[in-house]
Amino acid sequence: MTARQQGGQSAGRAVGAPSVNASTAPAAASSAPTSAEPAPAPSVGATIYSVADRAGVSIATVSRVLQGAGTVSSTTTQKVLDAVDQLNYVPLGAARSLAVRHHEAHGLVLPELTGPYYSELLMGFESRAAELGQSVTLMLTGGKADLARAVRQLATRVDAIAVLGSAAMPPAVARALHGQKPVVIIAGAGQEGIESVRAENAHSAELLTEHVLAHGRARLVFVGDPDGAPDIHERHAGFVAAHRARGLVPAGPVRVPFREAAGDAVAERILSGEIDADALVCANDELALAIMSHLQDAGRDVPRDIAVVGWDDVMTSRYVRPGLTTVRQPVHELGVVAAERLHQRVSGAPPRLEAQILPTQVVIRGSCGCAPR
Amino acid sequence: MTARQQGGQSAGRAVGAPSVNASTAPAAASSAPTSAEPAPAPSVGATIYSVADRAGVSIATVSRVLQGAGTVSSTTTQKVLDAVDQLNYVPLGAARSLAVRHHEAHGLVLPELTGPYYSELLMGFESRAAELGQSVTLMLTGGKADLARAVRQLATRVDAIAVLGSAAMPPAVARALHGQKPVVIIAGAGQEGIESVRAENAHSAELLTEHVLAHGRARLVFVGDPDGAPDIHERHAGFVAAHRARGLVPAGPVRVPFREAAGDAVAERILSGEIDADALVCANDELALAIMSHLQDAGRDVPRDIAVVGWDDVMTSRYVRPGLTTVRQPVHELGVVAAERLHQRVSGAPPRLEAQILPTQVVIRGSCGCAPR
DNA sequence: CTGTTAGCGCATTCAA
DNA sequence: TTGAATGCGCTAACAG
Repeated sequence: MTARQQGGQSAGRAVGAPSVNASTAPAAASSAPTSAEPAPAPSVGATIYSVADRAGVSIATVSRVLQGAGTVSSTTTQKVLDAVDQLNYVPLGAARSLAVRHHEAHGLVLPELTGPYYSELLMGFESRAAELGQSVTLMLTGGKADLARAVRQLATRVDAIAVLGSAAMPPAVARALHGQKPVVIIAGAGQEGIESVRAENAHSAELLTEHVLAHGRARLVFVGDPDGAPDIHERHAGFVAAHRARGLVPAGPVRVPFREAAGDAVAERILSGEIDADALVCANDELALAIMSHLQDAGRDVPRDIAVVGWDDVMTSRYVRPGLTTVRQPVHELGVVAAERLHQRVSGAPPRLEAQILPTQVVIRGSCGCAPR
Repeated sequence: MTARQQGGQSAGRAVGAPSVNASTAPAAASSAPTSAEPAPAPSVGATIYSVADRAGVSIATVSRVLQGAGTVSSTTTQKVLDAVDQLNYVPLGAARSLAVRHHEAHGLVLPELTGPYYSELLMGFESRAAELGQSVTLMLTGGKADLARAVRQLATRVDAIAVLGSAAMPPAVARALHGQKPVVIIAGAGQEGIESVRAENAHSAELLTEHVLAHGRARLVFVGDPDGAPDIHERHAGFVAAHRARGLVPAGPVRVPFREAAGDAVAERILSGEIDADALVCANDELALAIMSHLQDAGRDVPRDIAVVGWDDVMTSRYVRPGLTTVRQPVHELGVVAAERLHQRVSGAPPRLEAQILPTQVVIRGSCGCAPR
């Protein structure tokens, strides 16, 4: 008796006769759908053997009709389909993966999911992955004690991994993964040969800054930590470039996290006079909105007293008064491209030498000093 | 030569000598780390055999140290760990899954990811799943042509599935899944014996509505389609109950989607006089915010001319003027509970008979007519 | 404390 | 057009 025959028996058991065990009924596997099988019982744990048994064919045939591979006569096909239906058979992905040597799944590592940025990205990623027949396994780094472990664990179950640049993933981990599985970094600095895709930052930031300067503002301040994320670093670089282009020397950045809470603190420092500015170029909208709101509550007029611009074009930016001038990123597209690249890499394509950079767009509203609408 | 021995050979190959093939060097597997192996090459495709080979132990031992099971001498452990490191070994999850007969993964089905609701939910789900050692495979129904297929595909790779009630998943699919894998429905009507977890709606909606009525408003209108989602249905029921409690008969609901765009349309119908109301009880914040913004643009004063309240307490609701009165849901917790239940079910716990209902909280701001702050 | 061995459920040659 | 046999990489008894 081979292992496979035993498998067949196990199938026979599932069909209807729980009492026959391997040693007493070696023949039960081959044919013998006993008369006790009328129940279309959703027999949990049905395997390809159960189905083959039920349909009176070999597992190879079952596999063929299920994969749509090879050619199977229509009568046989129907028998198999019926059996599948009756047993409510759900193939075991792990077994398939092991056999085909592919997980058919992409991993995505994000820091968290607050705000529209990550959601948008995830939606783009998921939609493209699904089109390519890949499922997506998500991992959030936020709050994970042992990140490295979590990532290794993820690597265990996917064919390739996309990591958001600011996901605070130890470069060491990224490198370890790299070489094992294809890795692409989203919106981050491409580390030694690791492929990356991102949105354009520096140039747009320069345009945005120049726009604010053109409004006659002279004391611009960049709010957000340039070293907090590669994206922000580039935006700050654009901010500096715009000043230089006019022969100006920009003030140093106000290094704060990109969160709402930090915005309140910054607003206080402005109100107290500690920070002197007639325009704020913020690292993202969340920060900009918090600051603007806080300043308005304190009686300041935006943009008359102080202009405020952000980055991301989140939904709220359209609703506040004045509307927030900001920069729209092709976030969804970023996710799509990442999924696409992972798939190509898994399919054997070599990593891209240079980063793929998607264009962004400055969105002018009222907070920069332009007339509303 | 058994299959396993061949496995060993393949391992030997991976170690360093790509030229030796199975037929010419059957001995290469056992010992012979040739002198050509100094490179700590991230040999892709290292298996447990490669590692065992390299460490000079059996695969069982490798498995033991990696799983932390059984007892292994510290010297042996170190040898294995070194080998793992040198070969940059990443276990194949599928193989483990097949052996342990568990995917160690939970599936989550959501309609999409716009707005903070789904993100919050997903974060809660992911964090709890991770704590329980389960990875999460996400599926978005939005834009999927063949939903049933996608869900079956998902079922193939996870141990259990959580589905958002409004995820427009054909009840038939949910039922098919059920019986095969544990299923829990989030924020939806529990179908025939399928477990569900959700937030309280009807009572909070009644309280909220009563609050608005207490402001002296008499012509309240419910905005949103009660049949669009189970949640909304309950909220509308609360809306009606509050009226009945005062002996009033509420106007019929304005049946529109819960999206921004619909809000603009509704606002127009109010401005044109088609809808007559002095207070709007909206199905969610997104809708409420869009309407409020549009009305304000048209010169209406909120709440003096018309009060507006929402549901969800999204970030924007804090920022608009006046602040939006709304209801906060324990969305994160909803995700946590769902992940928790899935795990328990996979571990053998029976489905819960009645739905788990988490409490919500009315958040009063200015849009209902209360004084700001 | 360590090695041997037998499957886990599926895809896939290779024959028939 | 079909079936028999083999192995994917790993875990888990079972021996030693």
